[in-house]
Amino acid sequence: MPITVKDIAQRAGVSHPTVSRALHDDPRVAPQTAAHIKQIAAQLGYVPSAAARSLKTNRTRVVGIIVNRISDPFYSRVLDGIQEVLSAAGYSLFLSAANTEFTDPDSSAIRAIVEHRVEGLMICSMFVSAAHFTQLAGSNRPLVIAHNLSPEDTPHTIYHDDRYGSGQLTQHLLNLGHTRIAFVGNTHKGRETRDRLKGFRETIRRARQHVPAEYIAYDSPDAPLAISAAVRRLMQLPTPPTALVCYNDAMAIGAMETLRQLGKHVPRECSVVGFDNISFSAYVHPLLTTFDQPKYELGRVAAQMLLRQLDHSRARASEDDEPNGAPRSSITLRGQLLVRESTAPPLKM
Amino acid sequence: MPITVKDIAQRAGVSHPTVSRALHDDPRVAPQTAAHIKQIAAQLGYVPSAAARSLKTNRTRVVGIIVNRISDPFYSRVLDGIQEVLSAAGYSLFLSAANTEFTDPDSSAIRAIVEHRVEGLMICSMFVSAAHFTQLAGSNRPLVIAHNLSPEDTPHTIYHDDRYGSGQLTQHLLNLGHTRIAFVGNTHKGRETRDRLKGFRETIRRARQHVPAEYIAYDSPDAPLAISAAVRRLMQLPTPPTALVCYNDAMAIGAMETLRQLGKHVPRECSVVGFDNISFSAYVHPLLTTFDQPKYELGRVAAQMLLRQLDHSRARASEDDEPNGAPRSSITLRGQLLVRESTAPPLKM
DNA sequence: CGTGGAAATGCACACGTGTATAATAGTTTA
DNA sequence: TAAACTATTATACACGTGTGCATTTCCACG
Repeated sequence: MPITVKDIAQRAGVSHPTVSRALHDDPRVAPQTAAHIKQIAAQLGYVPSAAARSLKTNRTRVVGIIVNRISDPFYSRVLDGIQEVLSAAGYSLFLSAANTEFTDPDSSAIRAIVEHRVEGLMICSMFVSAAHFTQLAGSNRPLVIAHNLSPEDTPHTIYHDDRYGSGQLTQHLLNLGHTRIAFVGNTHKGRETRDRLKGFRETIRRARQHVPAEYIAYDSPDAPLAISAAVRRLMQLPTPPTALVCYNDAMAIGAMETLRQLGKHVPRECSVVGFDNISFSAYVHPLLTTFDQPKYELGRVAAQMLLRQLDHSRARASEDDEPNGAPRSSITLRGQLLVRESTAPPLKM
Repeated sequence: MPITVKDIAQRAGVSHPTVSRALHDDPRVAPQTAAHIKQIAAQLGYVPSAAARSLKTNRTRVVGIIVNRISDPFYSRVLDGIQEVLSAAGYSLFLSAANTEFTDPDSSAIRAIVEHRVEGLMICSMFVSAAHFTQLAGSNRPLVIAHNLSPEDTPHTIYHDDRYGSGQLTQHLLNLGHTRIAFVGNTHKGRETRDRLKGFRETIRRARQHVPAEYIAYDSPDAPLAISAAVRRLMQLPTPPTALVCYNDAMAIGAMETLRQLGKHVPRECSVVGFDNISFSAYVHPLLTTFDQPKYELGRVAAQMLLRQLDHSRARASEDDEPNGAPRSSITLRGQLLVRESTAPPLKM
């Protein structure tokens, strides 16, 4: 059993409230008494019980994190940023990964989070359903969603500007002289897929070019390494594209592998661009041209947004009038184009 | 303020202990009363307070995880395995990443973990110093260390068999006909570096070959992408090696990049092998021959080891005689050789 | 010398839950 | 019919911490 304030009180010959006050540097305890108590506490290796404290003070200083899969190459980097900001602000992280459990309507992972009375919630997952939102919303805690592609309009969300990024990538290909550019989207429809396609379409249109319907293909993002059926189909068209705009890096890498199997050289015979700049996009061969998402920065901004909400909700609790809740914020971050080796001018025919 | 048992009791016209018992399916409450109480609880959206419960029961069902960096390509996969097993067993994860904080002798990250009275601890970091061990050992909780390269002999540790793996890789190169094989270690000395070097040396010796001293080089693993000075030096030797055994995949990737800059073709002019099989070793060009560490499995086994300790320590607490603590276990996992594209027979001279 | 006040500390209670014990009602048995 | 039991629920207290309030001690001032 760990040491408690009572143990210290007994050893110091005082009452436990005095110990509690001394350890909180309350000016009402005599300096020498405080020193004595602190010395005994250190000597006994006293560490206060977070449970007892939070029960009394109604503060846990814990933030719940819901993540899909810890090793996800995108989110794990976002988590780095979140962790950095939150622990600097004195918050601890209560992590619930929920690979399969999320199919469960009453997820035990989420239940555990609510039981622990986290002060805020951070959702880093693309697949949080409406049912989970209601389960979480009941607790009415500050909530920030990082990079979620839910179609619902949720109050506090960090996006990155997919439309802009997709536009930049497409423009890059146009600048190289490509006129037959195809889009390989993912089959999970959502805000992201939609916006990336939109950015692609807009940019092509602005260049007074046309996108044939068969140049818009979809593929499952779950098996990025497998042969991409969509790319196969695209390359078998009478006039195959000379460049591919892929939904993300994982799919772009799958596309490059498929092209290699088809005997097509990248970028000479076909340019490929990805999206996200996941860490190993800098290791593939050829190095992938992509759009860098500021993942770490995204995590940091999301965490800061949560901190602001936490401050706000505490201020509101003390003032006890309710000035319309925290402002509905929604931040969109912009990354930048990274031109590497997987893009080149099209072959002259 | 969340709903409490008292709120439910009031609504149901009973006392709070009855509510508590009803929700725990205590047979002593009348079935209809229990049903009524449960209905009200569900209706009010009652979620018990983990703090209050653990204060009373002295159980938190939380495991503390100390990790270096969440996005680490090796550990994040280990974490997947840990998470899987622990949450299936009903434990939640309290995460403390500690990138920079670990230099702090009294790390606030560790302090938070101890305050929260986690039932067990899982250390997934290579850089946990002796000072931290004492800070943690004071709490005297079950502790499992996954893949730590501390030189100290710690009780519950999961290793992978580095000596074996390194031997397999070296033997593979010998089988291809290489006779000039160099080792590129990392400058952070520790069990891992030592064992991998040992496996390398043993295998060469068993083949009745000799390793010249200048074929053992060291490099910092912190900048794996930068030009590897060690590889540069090795290739400038009068008789440069025809194969490199690198400490891990990250360094192997750096080595390949360096060789490319030197105009040496991999694997024709120089074979390269890594260690770990981090996920993007399957994306680099050429695909890296490496030794697969069962990372996910390692996480699972580590978590299972912790669960066994937890059971054991609870049993001991109830029996109140102390049969010498949990058995000092230490498991070593064996991975397997993955032959891919970065190795080939040496050029005939 | 008595009184007012500041300084220092102890006492009592609260947070939300769980459990041992007491109390009540209802039922059976001698 | 009274006693002994069972079934059901209420009362009391504990976990470890923090805080309002009462209490004690001591010094200064009139």
